[in-house]
Amino acid sequence: MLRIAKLTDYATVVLAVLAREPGRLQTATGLAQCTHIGPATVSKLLKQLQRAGLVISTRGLHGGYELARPARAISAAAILDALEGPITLTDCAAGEGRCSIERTCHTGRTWQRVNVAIRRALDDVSLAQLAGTDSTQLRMPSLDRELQHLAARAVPSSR
Amino acid sequence: MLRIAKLTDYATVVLAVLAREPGRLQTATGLAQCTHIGPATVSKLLKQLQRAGLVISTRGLHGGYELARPARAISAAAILDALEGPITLTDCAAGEGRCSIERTCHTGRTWQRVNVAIRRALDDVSLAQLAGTDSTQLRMPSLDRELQHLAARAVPSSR
DNA sequence: ACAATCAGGACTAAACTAGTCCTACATTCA
DNA sequence: TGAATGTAGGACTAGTTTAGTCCTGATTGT
Repeated sequence: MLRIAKLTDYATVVLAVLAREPGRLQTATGLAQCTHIGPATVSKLLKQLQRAGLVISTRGLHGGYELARPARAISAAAILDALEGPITLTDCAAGEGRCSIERTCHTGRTWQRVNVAIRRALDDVSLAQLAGTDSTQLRMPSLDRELQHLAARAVPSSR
Repeated sequence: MLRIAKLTDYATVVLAVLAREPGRLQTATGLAQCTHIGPATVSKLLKQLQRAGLVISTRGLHGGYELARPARAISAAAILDALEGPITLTDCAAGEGRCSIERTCHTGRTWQRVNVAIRRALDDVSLAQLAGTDSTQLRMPSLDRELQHLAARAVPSSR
């Protein structure tokens, strides 16, 4: 289905909360309460985000988390990378030579191109946009037309 | 990691083989041999592709599979749809109202936009391009620059 | 009739995901 | 100094998904 992991989605929600009050330290439990995500899960996510350098942690009493940089400087791609590792559409693209049919497969190059195209789309979206704190619109003017088009179609109900 | 399922990848490989000899019927076992993918797996894939209308099957002796339309008229998005269902980056985007934190989450709209951007990238790639039978290049001139850029960086070795 | 071929689904093992829990470390403050 | 409040790191588990196999039935040419 080409979807991001639920946890990654959660992470953007947590980061979005942090984005709304830049500079303010917020505890893992506090963020859990305000996002309605399990506290242990939020804590786990924040630890990963800290290791990836997206948030800064402060230990001890009155400690907590805050964004490491302005929300505009954090891309969706960075969040994906932090939680899911580098984006690689196919095994071959990961480049580990693990693909069992490498010899007879000639599609690798093209998938890599698609891969890059997707990464660009994700690079173009900032946390500020995801959080709705950025008044500037996405630089994808054609998408609105397309969204209307999609809305016009009936959305398949299953899955 | 935002990757497509292995089976979907296999499907493109199988379809690429069909694309190289348009009009010729090829059996599931034959395709399995030439792609080095397990015969049962190839068979399963072809059945799914048939149901999705991407290939046409002929039963009986001397039966087999062939592409339902020219390779240029089959997009990567269509293959993804056939095997993984509609592309929805997040649960919310699936629109089933199953998202447990719906109330406090304001990121949905933006993810949907990203979703559309990705779909466009996948719509822009045809099976002919994946198969390498199409001499015209992808209409993404900026990507080549980007690929060079990526190649220049050291690729992280582990996940 | 028979052999080759697709259609459809049940089934299984392995891998992955989401989520929890425990212990250790850091900081503040009385 | 020691108690309270935090984060750091990792082990662990239940549930789900994925990849892959297998079986039984239908279709067609010889």
